[in-house]
Amino acid sequence: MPRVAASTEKKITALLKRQALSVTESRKRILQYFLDQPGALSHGDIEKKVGTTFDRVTIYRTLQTFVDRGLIHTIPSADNAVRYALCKDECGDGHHRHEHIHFVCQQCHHTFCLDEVVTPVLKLPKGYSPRQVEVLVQGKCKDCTETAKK
Amino acid sequence: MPRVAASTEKKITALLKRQALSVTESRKRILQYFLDQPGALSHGDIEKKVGTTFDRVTIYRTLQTFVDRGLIHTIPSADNAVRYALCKDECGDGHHRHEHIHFVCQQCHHTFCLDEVVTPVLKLPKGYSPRQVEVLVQGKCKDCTETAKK
DNA sequence: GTAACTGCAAAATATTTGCATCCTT
DNA sequence: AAGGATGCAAATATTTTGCAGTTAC
Repeated sequence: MPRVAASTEKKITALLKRQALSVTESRKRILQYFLDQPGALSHGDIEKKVGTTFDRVTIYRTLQTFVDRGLIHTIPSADNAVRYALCKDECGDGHHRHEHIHFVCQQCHHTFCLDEVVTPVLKLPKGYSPRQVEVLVQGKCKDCTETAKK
Repeated sequence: MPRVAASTEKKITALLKRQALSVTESRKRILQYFLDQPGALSHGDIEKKVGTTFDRVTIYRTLQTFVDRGLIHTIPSADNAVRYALCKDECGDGHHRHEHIHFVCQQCHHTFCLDEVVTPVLKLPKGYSPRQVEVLVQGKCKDCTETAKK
């Protein structure tokens, strides 16, 4: 059984074509990596995974392209690394809409998008016009909590 | 009239002494800068302001020291720059408690701590244990909204 | 065939470290 | 006087840019 199902392959190709991007090996692999795991990825994560196959510069450019076309988005982080996560379908070409929150595990350092948790509505002081609200929760994730119990 | 009131000078000295830090020119100037403005500052901001007087390395080390001692804290950002803001009194030596949210203006690119806005309580999916919640709002700040009206 | 994408080299930035000297306590 | 802080030089790390060769369409 192939590790990557044919349907996933098609999904990836479709995603790229939708954004009028040529379907290349590096783009497929990097997009695959995002789909294969639930969290967010930093440039470093990706480089570790595919760095022997593709050039570091290609990874930078691929990530930037994906952000520009609305396939992925950056996630604010408390430490100093920019992380990226897959966008939902509503996002496209430049503008993003993400109503979910992000969770960073302080133990395993993975970042998760919690789609179930809706961004709260905040009452801001007079004069401040909110356009986008990002919520970043730090703590212990599901896996690490369960592991600790055993 | 001196630009820096004697009382501020004393306040700065007190802050440093409280953390058992020697009172040096660079520390005073950098702390002064934080007190002089409402927002958050990046290393670059500070270097622009005092870079001719103090070495870039000194600024790095000073900021790190301030973070370690709980005088300032880092603010998560969507772009790629680490930014720092003054801590409240409850913070000390290593651990931080910040119940306020951060606001980044998409027009003037300043970051503000909105102390009046309390971090909302979130209901997370089963298994996730939150320890700290950071809220980052992007939009248009007070000043930029008012300027636009004129 | 052409435009877009990639790899390599190198430039530009950003951050960290070592060490001798100077300053604060 | 002693320990800590600073400045300078240099080592690392990170990100960007230019260009020639390659690939997708």
